[in-house]
Amino acid sequence: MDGMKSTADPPIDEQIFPICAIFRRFLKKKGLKFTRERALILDAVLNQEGVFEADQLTDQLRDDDTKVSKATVYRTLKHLQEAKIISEVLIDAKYAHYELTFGRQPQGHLVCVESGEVIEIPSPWLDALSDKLCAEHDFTPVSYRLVIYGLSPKARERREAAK
Amino acid sequence: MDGMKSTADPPIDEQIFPICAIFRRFLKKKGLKFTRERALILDAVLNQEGVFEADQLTDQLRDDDTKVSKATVYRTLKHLQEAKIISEVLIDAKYAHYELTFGRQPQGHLVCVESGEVIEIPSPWLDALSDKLCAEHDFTPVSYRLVIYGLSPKARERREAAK
DNA sequence: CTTGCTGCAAAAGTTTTGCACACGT
DNA sequence: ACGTGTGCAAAACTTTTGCAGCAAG
Repeated sequence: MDGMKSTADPPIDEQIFPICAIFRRFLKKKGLKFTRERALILDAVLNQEGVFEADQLTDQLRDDDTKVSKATVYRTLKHLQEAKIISEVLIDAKYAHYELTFGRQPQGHLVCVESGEVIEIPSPWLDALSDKLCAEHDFTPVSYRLVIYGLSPKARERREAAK
Repeated sequence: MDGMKSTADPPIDEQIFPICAIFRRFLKKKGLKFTRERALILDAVLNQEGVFEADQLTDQLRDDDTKVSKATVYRTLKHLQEAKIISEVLIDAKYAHYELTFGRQPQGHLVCVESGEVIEIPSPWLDALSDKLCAEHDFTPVSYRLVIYGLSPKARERREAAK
């Protein structure tokens, strides 16, 4: 959580967070710079559990020693997407939602329609399904998103209790 | 396209578009009114092919005799969703996208990452998949959305030609 | 040093809302 | 007549952008 305060300390960071090294390499290749703010944002992203949104990150980075502006968060999220470290998750049409995807397979999400609770569902089937459906239409598969909406056990109890 | 100009002519409309009757019934049950504007919007929605967005409808309803305000389009789309006639499709985080879903199973979508072309993929498997994954987490299935991103044959050719 | 980065505030984009007036039931 | 709908313009909301000063390589 605090292993990335300084930009002048790469070795340890890169051991603990190889993703950090990946990002630095990506930035260098593009002629971009690895700044304090980008390190802070990446750190926050790595500490997110599951799906997150831009506002959440900005909120978490509002302390005096970690303050980062909204604009920079958005700008950095774009780079992280390009670097294939995070991806947009289409769960809600209101805000953009993201998740850490570096080195992971695309996943499905089970979303509770009442509480908004999100469960990740890694499913080996889905790859096969995606490939099959792409093949049927002569598409080259790139990625996929599966979102299943349902009622979580808790929400179901709550709903029944209310009756 | 012009079978619904007047609100005073329900019988024919209801024969041609039973969905129109469904909507009227829904509105009546809620104490809401079936207005010229709502008829025009529903008509436009029924003539949409595949996925559409609010702006598209507003644009198509800009002639003098069919003019409907943006605000009303949004307000009506909400009612159509509640009436289970249309649903939001999560294809892009920028705008809300909708599709006609009345009397249909939820579908998957195959989206070309280059051209934005959308192909609908009705798949009997998906129901089973949804049920299975919900059961694993003790969720009650409500609905699902599957979006597969790929490269369409045309886009692939174009991309290869550019090399 | 050169070039890119940040923060701020303003802009841009879609969607929502308040209000006065019009319309469906 | 009553209560709801409509249009307009303004508001709300997330996301983007222009610009002046700052920092990384």
